[in-house]
Amino acid sequence: MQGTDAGKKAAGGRRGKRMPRAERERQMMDAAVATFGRRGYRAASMDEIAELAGVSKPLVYLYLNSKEDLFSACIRREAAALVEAVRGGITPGEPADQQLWAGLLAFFTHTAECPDGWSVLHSQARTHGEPFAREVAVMREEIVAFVTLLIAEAAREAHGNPTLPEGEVAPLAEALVGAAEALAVWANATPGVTAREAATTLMNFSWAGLANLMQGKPWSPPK
Amino acid sequence: MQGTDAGKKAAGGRRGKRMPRAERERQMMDAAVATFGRRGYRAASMDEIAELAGVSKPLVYLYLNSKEDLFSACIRREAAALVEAVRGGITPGEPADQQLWAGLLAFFTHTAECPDGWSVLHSQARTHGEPFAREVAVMREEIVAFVTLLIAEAAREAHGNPTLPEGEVAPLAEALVGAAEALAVWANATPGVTAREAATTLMNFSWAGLANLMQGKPWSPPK
Amino acid sequence: MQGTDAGKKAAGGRRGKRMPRAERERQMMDAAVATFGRRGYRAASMDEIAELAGVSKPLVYLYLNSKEDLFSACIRREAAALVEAVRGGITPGEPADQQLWAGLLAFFTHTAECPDGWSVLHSQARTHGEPFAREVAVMREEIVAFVTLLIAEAAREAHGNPTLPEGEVAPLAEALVGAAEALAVWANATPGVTAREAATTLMNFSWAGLANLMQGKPWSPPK
Amino acid sequence: MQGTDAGKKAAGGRRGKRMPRAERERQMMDAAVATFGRRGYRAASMDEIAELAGVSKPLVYLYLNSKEDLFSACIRREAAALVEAVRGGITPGEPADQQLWAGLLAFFTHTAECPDGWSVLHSQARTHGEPFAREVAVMREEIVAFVTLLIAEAAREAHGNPTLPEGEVAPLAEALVGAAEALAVWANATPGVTAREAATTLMNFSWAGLANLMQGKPWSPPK
DNA sequence: TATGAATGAGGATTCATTCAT
DNA sequence: AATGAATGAATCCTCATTCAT
Repeated sequence: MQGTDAGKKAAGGRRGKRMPRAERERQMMDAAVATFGRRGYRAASMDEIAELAGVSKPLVYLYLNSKEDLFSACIRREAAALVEAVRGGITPGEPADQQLWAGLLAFFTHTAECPDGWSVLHSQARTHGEPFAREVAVMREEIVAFVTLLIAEAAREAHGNPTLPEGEVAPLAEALVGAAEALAVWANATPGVTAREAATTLMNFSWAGLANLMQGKPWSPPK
Repeated sequence: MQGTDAGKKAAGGRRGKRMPRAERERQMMDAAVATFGRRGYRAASMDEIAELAGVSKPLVYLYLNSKEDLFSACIRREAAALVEAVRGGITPGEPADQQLWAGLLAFFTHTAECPDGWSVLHSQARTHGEPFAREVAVMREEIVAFVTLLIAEAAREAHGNPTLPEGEVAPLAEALVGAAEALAVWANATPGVTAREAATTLMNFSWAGLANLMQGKPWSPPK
Repeated sequence: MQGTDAGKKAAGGRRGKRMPRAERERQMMDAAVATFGRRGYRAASMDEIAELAGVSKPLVYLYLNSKEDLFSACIRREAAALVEAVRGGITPGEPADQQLWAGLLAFFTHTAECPDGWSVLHSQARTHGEPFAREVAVMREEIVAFVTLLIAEAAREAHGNPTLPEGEVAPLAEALVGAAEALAVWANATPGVTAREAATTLMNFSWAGLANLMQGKPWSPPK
Repeated sequence: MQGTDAGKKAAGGRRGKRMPRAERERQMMDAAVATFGRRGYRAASMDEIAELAGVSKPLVYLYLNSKEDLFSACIRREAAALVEAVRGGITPGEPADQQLWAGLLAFFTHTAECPDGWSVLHSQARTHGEPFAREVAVMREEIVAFVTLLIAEAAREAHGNPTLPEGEVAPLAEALVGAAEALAVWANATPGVTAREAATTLMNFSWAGLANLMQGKPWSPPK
């Protein structure tokens, strides 16, 4: 993700050119994310990845060790990039709805910029069993926990209600995150939908609720 | 020889027992849904499916033709079953929120009862490219369209608002359906969560909105 | 061959209709000859043959025993039919060149009428190893021997030369028969070539020779 | 073909020995020609070919791509070798009968040296349907066209006959080529028959004709 | 650092053939 | 006399992975 999705040919160098390990590794991971994201874990072949990266297969194995390790590495890199993007969009201390808005905007912006990375995390990693599913689950739980906090905080801001029972709030956070994920997929598949629109829709939906919307009081983005 | 326990796994019959084609075909589809749902399309092997069905591989090919056809058949069967379940839960003339509630309850009930079928539809079919993704997409669009109608209808019921612009409602329906899908996965993965609880959470979230919840006015299921 | 090559569907009866063994067996052989002739021994499947014959596979096995036996039976039937056709065209006792002409005409007529049977004998049986190649070889040797006799007889007729050395005549007969076989294939593949034309060409070539042809003395068919 | 047909074990190297791609590819093609020639396209298994070549199956696929491609490659290589051998035997400016004699001698010599290659071209490729039959057909038509020219040229040499009608000469060329093919098969199957004898027989048969032979004027090879 | 050469293992698919009725 | 149900045994092909240089 770091950098855009690799295009048809390795960005950095012609095949055979020597270069520092870190850079080569990044090229390979770029190729791997693109391939895994488009084809899926099983359908992606190490041959295709190596070719897209512009290196020979043995080099991929030398650096990344195995297909499984390579996929795990992709998941971790993309998860970190996503969390980083969202975290970077938020200003701690602001009102909860501002933070949620900012986080969603950053989220939709990032998933639109890195569709292959998002596919790896959301579609591929979660459907390929145990070593991998757990890796995304960890990241996802982090995010759900953060959203849970935001909702609780919002309730406190609204009328000092000290704590909504955690058992009621967590499922709401699940629903919100799930809706965000679905909208990210939908936005990537629907030409012309911007990150801002997706975020607005979701804020409307989750913050104001349908009922409020119907009463002519839609939530609207700040500024 | 009826006493021998030949079968390793087969649910419906011991290996080798003759039976009419329709029944055998159902057994095979059951095995296929279970296998595809757990392992994914690529990782599932026809060997495993045949063994689980309690038949030899050639019979699977004789009846279902190819792995691709078999997967498609699974998708279609499970999609039809899901739509049927939801449709059966709804009473057409009722108020929109009643219909949504009933539909969600039926949805979460069905996905809880058929986790493998749900996995096939939600996780596997959508991540394995063109022949398959389109098949679920069709069903999903139907559902999104139906939810879109419900939301518009609700708005009309609420205060005669003639029509919310379609371009605003459709994304909300996307979000709602996406949230439902995520909650179905979450409910299946979280022991102790009932379909009723999941449906209530989602009604709360979508119908009343978080804001209302914070003001102490949670939506609550009928009866 | 007896009867024309079977068309798309079994000529004699609808599937399932009971009928005497001999007739069923003929239907099956017709289907087998058509299938073997078009697809080749290995590529022809018992399934296809049974379907074309309008019967179930077990019945084919009941009557014809195995694929190998079925193919052998086809070879024998078609070989007999071909020899019969040629023999029937010849009037023993006539001058050798008349006999050769009549035999060739019968041969080209038959191969044009039964292209599948001819394919079985010429193309398929000879390329599929020992049980089969020998069966055609026997028939072919018969024919070569007959042609050898004709040539020797012609020489005697021409100038009383009692016997050309057998070692010189046999290869000539081989060449003549080989040329006839090639012309049969060529005639079947070239629209508009009649059996009569093929036979004339070959008589010209073998009887008169190219040299004579060049001297303006082509051999011409009787009457 | 290059070199003699491989015997029981790979001619060039022991299994496992590393070697440049071109050489390995040649070994594989040798093995493939031998196997296809003896067993036929369908009956030959990639396993057998790989084993005979002394390599693993994946390597065959890596280099030659598929069974179909491998067979096509064999056909092309053997066709080129055969044409090359015949062309190499002929001296362009010579009288037509000299050229035919030289060409036939080269042809029978080559088919005797490479029986498997000849089998691939004559027996196997022509009986296995469209991708393959066409490839030999092209080569065969070239040869027939050349022979057609030779016959026409001979007529001109003989008595200035401007041109025999093409429609009469082409079938004669077909017959001549067909006879040559059959004699090649016969010579390979009959111990003790030399290429020279086969060529002499065919020259006798085609050039002088049976009639001349009977009048005690057999054609005889030069020198 | 980097690669051309090579393979063990497994998966989809087909086919001749038999059994029970 | 005839068939629907069923399978053991290949066969083509792919892929992750390693070796020798």
